Amino acid sequence: MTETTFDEVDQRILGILQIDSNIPIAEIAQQVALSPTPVWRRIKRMEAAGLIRARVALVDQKLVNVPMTIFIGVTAPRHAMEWFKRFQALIEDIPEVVEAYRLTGATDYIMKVVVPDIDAYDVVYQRMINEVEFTTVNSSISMEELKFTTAVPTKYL
Amino acid sequence: MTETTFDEVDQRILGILQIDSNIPIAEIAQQVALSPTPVWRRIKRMEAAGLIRARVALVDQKLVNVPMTIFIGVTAPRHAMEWFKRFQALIEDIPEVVEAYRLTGATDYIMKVVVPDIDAYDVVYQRMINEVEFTTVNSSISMEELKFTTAVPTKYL
DNA sequence: TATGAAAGACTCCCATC
DNA sequence: GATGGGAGTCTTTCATA
Repeated sequence: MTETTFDEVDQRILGILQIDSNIPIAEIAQQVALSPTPVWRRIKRMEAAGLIRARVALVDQKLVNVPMTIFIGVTAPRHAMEWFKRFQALIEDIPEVVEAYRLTGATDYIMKVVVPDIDAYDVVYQRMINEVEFTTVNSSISMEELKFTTAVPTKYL
Repeated sequence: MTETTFDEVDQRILGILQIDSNIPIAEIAQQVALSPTPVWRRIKRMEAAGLIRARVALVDQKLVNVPMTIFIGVTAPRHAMEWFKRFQALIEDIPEVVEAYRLTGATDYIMKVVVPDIDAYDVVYQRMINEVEFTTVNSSISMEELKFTTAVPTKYL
């Protein structure tokens, strides 16, 4: 069995790619004080290992007309697999739901929804409560985005 | 004044790039039934307009050793600019805080934090309450990520 | 790991229809 | 908008040290 390990250089490369994935390898090589070839090999290794999942374009929410972010906390009427499956299918099918998590505590699930305005939100909301049963639904509108990054800390790697 | 408009083709191109930003222009061209040149021009136009903010690498949270996601809801002791500035600086300075929003409702702010484990979370937590005052702090651990995408709906564009 | 080199892909920008 | 062409960059691989 071959153990796969990653070092501080890999951490730094990941950190760079999480900010800009289009940066030329030669430039990354400069920043980590290596030549391009080994940097290229390290990136390939991290892709193969699955550390790097994808390279995506991030859009400006306001400019693509989905300036409104809403968090919805819900509780489930019963903790049964059948309900969960329907809930899961629902959120998967609604593109406005960009994130969803099952939580500890009083709120069973939290969802993050992006829409153009309140009217569009109500359409999503109506659809949700029509297709799946909830005991409580609690919506909080985001008035301001203070921080948003897809870059997670790599220092723990 | 020149009005900048975007059509359904732009929507589709954005949708594609939000899933994979490394896909060759020639392939996008096929998918939207255009030749590469106009597709290239459309992408440049959307970049210039700021619709496309960045191209980033997404990493696997578990594989980079930050498998734990925690949501922290807080209320502020006073609604003063001085407090807000310190709070803002705090979250900006903590890489484990990947998202933060000011909300309507009972919870003033919600933060999303990613860490390796509970111990690492406590380090972040202690630092936060040491550096900034909060009236209430409410942490919910994510037991399961049901959905996570950086792709927002483009149909409203 | 570094260096050098070479092939190929892709981007980018022409000019023309 | 389509086609075609060409320069240039970047990726990818290999050979050598």
